[in-house]
Amino acid sequence: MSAAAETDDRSLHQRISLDLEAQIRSGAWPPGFRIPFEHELTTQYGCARATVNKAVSALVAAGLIERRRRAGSFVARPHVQSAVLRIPDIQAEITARGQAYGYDLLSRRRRKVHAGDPDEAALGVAGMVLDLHCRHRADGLPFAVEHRIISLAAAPEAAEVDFANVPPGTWLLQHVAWTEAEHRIGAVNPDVATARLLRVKVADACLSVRRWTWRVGQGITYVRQIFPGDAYDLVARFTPGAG
Amino acid sequence: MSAAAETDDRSLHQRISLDLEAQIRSGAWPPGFRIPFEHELTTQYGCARATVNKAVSALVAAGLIERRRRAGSFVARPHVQSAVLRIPDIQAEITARGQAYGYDLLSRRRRKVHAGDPDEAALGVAGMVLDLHCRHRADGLPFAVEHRIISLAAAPEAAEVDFANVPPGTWLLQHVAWTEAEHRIGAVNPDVATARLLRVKVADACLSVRRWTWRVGQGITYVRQIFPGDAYDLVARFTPGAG
DNA sequence: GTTGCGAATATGTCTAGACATAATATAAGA
DNA sequence: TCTTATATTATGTCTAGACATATTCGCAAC
Repeated sequence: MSAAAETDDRSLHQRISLDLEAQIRSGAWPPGFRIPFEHELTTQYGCARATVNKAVSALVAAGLIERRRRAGSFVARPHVQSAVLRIPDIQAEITARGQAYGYDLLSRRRRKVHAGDPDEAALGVAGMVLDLHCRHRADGLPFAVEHRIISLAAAPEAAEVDFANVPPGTWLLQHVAWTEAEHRIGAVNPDVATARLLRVKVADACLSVRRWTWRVGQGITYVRQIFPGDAYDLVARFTPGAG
Repeated sequence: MSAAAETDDRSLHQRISLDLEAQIRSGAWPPGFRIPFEHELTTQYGCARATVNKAVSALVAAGLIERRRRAGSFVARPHVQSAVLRIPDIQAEITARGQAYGYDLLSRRRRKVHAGDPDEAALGVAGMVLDLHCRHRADGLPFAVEHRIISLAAAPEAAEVDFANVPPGTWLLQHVAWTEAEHRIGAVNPDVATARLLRVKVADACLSVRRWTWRVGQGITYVRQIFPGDAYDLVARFTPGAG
């Protein structure tokens, strides 16, 4: 049954896992189908049940299989689409494209958080913040305009950094660990100042990426980045998974 | 050391896993820190190595720990941000908001795939497709304009459906299983016809979501959806993970 | 100082059991 | 017939080993 070759550099539980996954992905085992019992796979592959169990557990973690005691293991029906969306550091992203990265700090000041701004309030920070405004360039051309606040309670070392040469996102990634983040992605028209900085017209669509970052519930930073619409696409690759 | 209570409804490997994760998430064990050897955890928890191994493996799968033979297991440094992005069916999304869902089919015809269009070519389909153009409404107001092609080789039943009342995305989700998909998200200015359908101006930024869907390498459908920029935000919740 | 080899060691994988637990099917009783 | 106990069964978890394998350390030779 298992078409895999005997001599494979993969471990046995990986091969079993791949065999089962192939049956599911090919559609041979449709959603709701009861896959062979573990003791059947045990005799089929001539191994211990722990090995089969590990193979099936990997597919359970991937959301492809659901297990019910006494009843057996079943192919899960994919109900929620979920994707892994990569949003890397802008400096790394531009460099990875083979372009020259450039950076301009436009302003830097300390201030209190604007409690009236719902975006800032969502971070849940009350005290002093570092307010940064900067621009990223790729091969000299404007790539993104960034507006950021950093909580000085969460990252006091940031007060000592002038951010004249190192972008705050890159610095934060290297100096402050985070545990949760949220993105909101939308389309906006730039205001006049932003349009001038990006060298686009106010009528040109831009991509807006807002990100809130926390460490165990404590707000670290809120950032809003505006990209020219024709310069940036977010890419997300999907497979059916669990909800 | 382990502050967890003795009587817990969790299994031992889960408790070990949670204990280790707490150390990492709290920052007590920073990135690069070598966590205790498996045989040390074995004596600490008074269990077999397989149990400890299972606990650590779960954190490796979650991207929190990296293991190196002979050297030990180390807290991983979160280098790539990865997020789970939910993009549900538009009809379900609108209904979930408590709004009335409306749908207009604007055109439906059979044609050959436009090989010159790189977006259509990326689907990897050569033969006949169903070409659909439609609009989604929320409480009567335009919510999105959708342009879609469906491969008739991959979904021949679609030829029998008139899509006058059921949106193609909803129908496809219920009738055709998929194994891979890719999204590209960007900001665009709508063309004149799209602007009229969305009741926005050509100068108003819109969110563009393009999605390609395959089943085991065979192209099923390509869809492009345009949302008014002020009506829609994609939301993604993050935790640090693997690259 | 540098390179190469062998020993030490932590993880990777696996076995052949064991008992626990949840869900189901079956049989007995009201 | 309906309800309730009981036996069955598949998965969940765990043990006490075993051997494989990759990596690192230390020592020796160059």
